[in-house]
Amino acid sequence: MESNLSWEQNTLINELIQGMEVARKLKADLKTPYSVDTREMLVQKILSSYEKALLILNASASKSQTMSPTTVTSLPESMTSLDENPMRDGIDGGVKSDKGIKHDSKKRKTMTKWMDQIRVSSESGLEGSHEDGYNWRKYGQKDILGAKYPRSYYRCTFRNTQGCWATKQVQRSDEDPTIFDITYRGKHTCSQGSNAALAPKSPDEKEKPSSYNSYIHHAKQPQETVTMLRNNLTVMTDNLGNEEISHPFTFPSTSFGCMTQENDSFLPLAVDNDPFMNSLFQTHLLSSTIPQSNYFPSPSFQMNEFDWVYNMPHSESDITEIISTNTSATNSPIPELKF
DNA sequence: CGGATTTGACCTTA
DNA sequence: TAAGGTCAAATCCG
Repeated sequence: MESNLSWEQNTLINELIQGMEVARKLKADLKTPYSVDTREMLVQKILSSYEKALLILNASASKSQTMSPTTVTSLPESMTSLDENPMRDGIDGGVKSDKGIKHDSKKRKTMTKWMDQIRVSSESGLEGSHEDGYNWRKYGQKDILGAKYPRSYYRCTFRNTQGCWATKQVQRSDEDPTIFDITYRGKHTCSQGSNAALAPKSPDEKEKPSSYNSYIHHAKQPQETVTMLRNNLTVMTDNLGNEEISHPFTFPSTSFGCMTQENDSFLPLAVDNDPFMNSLFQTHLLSSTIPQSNYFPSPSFQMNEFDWVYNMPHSESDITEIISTNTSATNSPIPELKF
């Protein structure tokens, strides 16, 4: 997000707005013969939002540091195309005749063009071993300085067969071992990229979270949709260098979201005609190139988050998206993204 | 036996 | 030079 506001600030605002929005919904619902369940769910959402807002405040306060300015914001389009593809030539051949072969450092650099960060919590018990819809093959593991748990490196299984260069890194959170930070890099160009959801197995349970909620695609029943509400999706554009921002957000229940993209701040906020929201919005989100999207989508929001992620309509070049998801027990709002 | 994982070494980057 | 990222031989597993 290239706005003046930090990610936390935007998130905070978003949470508050979300809470309001849900409260309004609830209010409306009270007049109708909705089920108690629905109301409870709404109430939970509200609580969840405010809870998160508080957490954000705490986190921000304690860390009182702002994100560093963008470092990678604009890679030329040409680089983008490079990124999509191999950063190293010759690997596919499997023959790296000798270690002497130099990797093209520039290519590698550009490879980090965009990345998603997904946070998953498996605490809520609603997971078996879900997958994120893609087949990954582990290719490395590394102890990270200062981190309790090692970081695992995965690449798309179809890298060689289909030239899919998507990779991801999985690292268990220090503070909360039930949470995994997953950083995705590159976009799937393999066939599974389009039907990620069909994905089969979950190979390695050791480092992988027991579930990737991001993968709640295709909810078939309305109830399932409700289940989906537990998933939160936050996408925000951030500076590439800022992966570090991840730590403070380890919400037990979550939904916070904002998404920005490059120059376009893109905050799915319900600003509506609600005066308060408007003021809030204007106060804090001035830079709004922000469309008034229908945040809080209909209950039928069923987008596969991965599809969403990987099929971002924009060129994925110079952007970094950070998606935070969380499977948590508390119902939390829907990803406020809808295209 | 073939594909996936493990793991130490190597490479890149800051 | 240290830390992070990747390679690839060895090993595991179905």
